[in-house]
Amino acid sequence: MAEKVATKHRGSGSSVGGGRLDSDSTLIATLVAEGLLSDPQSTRGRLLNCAAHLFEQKGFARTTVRDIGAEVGILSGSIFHHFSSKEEILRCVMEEVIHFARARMAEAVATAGAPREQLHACIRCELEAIHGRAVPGFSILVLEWRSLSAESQAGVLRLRDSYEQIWREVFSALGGPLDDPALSRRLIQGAIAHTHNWFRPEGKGLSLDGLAAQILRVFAPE
Amino acid sequence: MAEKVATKHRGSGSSVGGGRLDSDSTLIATLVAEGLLSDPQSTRGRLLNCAAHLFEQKGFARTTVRDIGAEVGILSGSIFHHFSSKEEILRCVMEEVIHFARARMAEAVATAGAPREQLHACIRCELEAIHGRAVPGFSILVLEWRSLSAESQAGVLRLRDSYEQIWREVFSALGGPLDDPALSRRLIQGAIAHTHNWFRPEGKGLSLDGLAAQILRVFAPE
Amino acid sequence: MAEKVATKHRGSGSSVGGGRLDSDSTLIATLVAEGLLSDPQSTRGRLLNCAAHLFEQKGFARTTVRDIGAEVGILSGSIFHHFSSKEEILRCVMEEVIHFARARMAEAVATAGAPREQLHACIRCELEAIHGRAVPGFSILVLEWRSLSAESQAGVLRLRDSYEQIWREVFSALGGPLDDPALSRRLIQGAIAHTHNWFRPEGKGLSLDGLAAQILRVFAPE
Amino acid sequence: MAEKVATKHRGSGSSVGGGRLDSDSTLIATLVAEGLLSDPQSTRGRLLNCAAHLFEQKGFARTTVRDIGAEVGILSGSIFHHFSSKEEILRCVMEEVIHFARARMAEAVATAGAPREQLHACIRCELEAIHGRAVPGFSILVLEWRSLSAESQAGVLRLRDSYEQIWREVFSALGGPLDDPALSRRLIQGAIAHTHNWFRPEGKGLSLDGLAAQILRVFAPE
DNA sequence: CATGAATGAGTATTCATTCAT
DNA sequence: AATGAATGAATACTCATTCAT
Repeated sequence: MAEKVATKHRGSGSSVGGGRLDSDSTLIATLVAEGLLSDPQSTRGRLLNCAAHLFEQKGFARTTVRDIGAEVGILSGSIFHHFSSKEEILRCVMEEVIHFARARMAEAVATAGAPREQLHACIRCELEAIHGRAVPGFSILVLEWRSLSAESQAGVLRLRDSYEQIWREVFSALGGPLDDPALSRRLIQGAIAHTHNWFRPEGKGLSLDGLAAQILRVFAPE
Repeated sequence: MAEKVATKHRGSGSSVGGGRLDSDSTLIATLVAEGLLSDPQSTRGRLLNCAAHLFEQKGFARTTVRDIGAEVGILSGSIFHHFSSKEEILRCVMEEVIHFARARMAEAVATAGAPREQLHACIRCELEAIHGRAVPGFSILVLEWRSLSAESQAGVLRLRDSYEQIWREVFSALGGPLDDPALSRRLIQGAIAHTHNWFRPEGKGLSLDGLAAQILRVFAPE
Repeated sequence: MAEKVATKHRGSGSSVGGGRLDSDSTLIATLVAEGLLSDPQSTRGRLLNCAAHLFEQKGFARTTVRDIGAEVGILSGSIFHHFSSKEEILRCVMEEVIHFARARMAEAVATAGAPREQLHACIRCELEAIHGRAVPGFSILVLEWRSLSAESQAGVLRLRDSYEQIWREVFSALGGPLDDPALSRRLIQGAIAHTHNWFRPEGKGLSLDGLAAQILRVFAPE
Repeated sequence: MAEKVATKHRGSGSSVGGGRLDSDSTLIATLVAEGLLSDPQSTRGRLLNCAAHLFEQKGFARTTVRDIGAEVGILSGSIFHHFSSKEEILRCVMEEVIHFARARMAEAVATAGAPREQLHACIRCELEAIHGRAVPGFSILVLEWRSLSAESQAGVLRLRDSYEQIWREVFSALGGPLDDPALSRRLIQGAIAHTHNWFRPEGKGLSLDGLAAQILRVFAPE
């Protein structure tokens, strides 16, 4: 059965996501200009965009290159004009996700005041990222880590550390219930990442901001 | 290259794990008697045992039924005399893991004193489970949740709730920094689950007990 | 389009060939018993048989595993029950071809008298092999050498040397127009191999025996 | 991973070869003028040049048009402005190789004296051709014959016969151990072609001229 | 004449599952 | 209950060829 093309998405979004906040548009433009993000209009950008979406929804192993091609509107063979393997797609998605999330959080921390406000900003940023608001594909970093080859893991890890560094500095300045900033970060990272499994921001109950406030209470009691 | 059998494990352990604490032996015997755990000596038990091990190491998608058969010492075709599909193996592993983890934690809570001590016991129990000490395969519950079909998820979820109920009751009795016991549980669950990714109990640094104490300080400040 | 099976050959021949001389039957049986040849009735034997035929006709690169499966009457996927890769098939074909050709030539040399008669026997043996009379697949050794991976080449080369050794010994005993038996062998090897491209034994002109006599005149003038 | 251009060869050689003897330069110029060879400076000439090189090294099937383009310094798509298919490249390579080899051998025979000297010249010519000294790509004529379509084979065969004709005439004049000049040619052709598989002219042992002398001794005993 | 992105038919290989013995 | 050979559908990836720019 021959492969058929039926364009679904002719995306006009970022390469790392769909419906995003207006305030992020300029940030994306800057990162594209710096070469850290692919132009979301380009085939490559749309490919990463759609792949991120599918990996998040169905997981890397259960997403086929045909799925990705179909979502973008090209045949699966054409994908290999842009990436040499399926795994390279995953690696690039992760890299762009980190670049964007890092830039976004750095900005938020810079405009915050006291350390506790900075922590609040970080929590809000990461929650927004995890829940697809601002940095679609962010959860892939956690969920699909093991789908990456050892070499790719090493490269992405280095990049990811520049993101983690921001968190650790905030915890260092703040103090908090624990002495070790790195340990604090790891615990809060797990707590926030896990919200992906149970928290639904659309719901009538707790809002994303409300959740951020609660997490802040645990990791930075007044 | 025909499939060959070369017995590796002729397990004498629980169906959910290998080297375990002596104090758990009687618990396992009880659960086997109640029909909640498979006899670890039986083929079925050994199958679940090995599958749990492999799913934890390589992930569900990357583990083949041939791998499982080879580990147990039977051919892949024979597995389907015991389970109707690979997914059923995963479901059964998860069910037995929950039964065992629940019984183990219930026991620990029962022998603990004040609520804060009960929380401490829960934290220690789950950390031991996650790090393969006591309940091998426990991390599969988190890591491979999405590999389960929707129907299986529903069934396992019901079971898992009996486990979660214990946690929620402890948090209810304790109070803690947050008003909502369910929210507290979810945050601590994420924090503990994530230790799987970074904490190495063999290391010279923080011990598993030390880690439990630190987590207790965050979620139950004195 | 799903792959369909349509049995063509349910072979009753050797794993290395179809219509063969009666005098070879017992030789084949011996080699099968020694484990040097696959049972031509078994799936593995028929697989090698058909593969040899196709590789000879269309070349290794242009023969697909589907072609081979179709010829044997199984689906392409089933082939990998018997061989781990297409290249392994080629390697095994070559190995069995060498075992058979060597045994055949050793027998012929043993029953020949003077060195010149021995050379005559060798020439006739190799011509029969090349022209598909006795050792189907023999030409693959020359034609598809480069399709073998470096490691496989090394292994097959060692085997092939036991075949070449017979030739060299015959030339050593004979003398001939050149001093170097190895050089003589190489020149005659090329001359004989090349007959594959132009000589048609069915033709009315020169017979295979006639050709052998002529080659003998060149490399062993009276 | 889009296709990138990185000029490797901006050839200044013949379309059929790189480092060649000075005495061949004028011959090439003549053939280019006659339209029998492509201008080695032109894109077409460089294409044939590089293709010959790659086909010889890796084989026709394992050489991709991208490989060829990359070697020349253009993208694979551009190749089809010069040739209508990959196979046409092979056919043209073969044709130019024959034209050149024929002219070269004709010259050598013309300057030789007695028939035995003429045969010596032929042998040396063909050995030089086979071993990439003088007519790069010559071995393709033998090795990749089956990669040519039936129609192309017919055309090239006609051309090749004008080359073979020279050999046959020499054998006719000489006599030799066999009565049939065509048979003599076929045997010597195989012997020479096969040297491609084992003879290394760089080696310390037998030189190319030494090898020619030995072959002469076999096919034209004094 | 060259580019570069895309096509589409094909490739070897994988693997859960079936079933006669 | 186990074997072992087979299925069949799916998988990632390849590559000659086309064509609008």
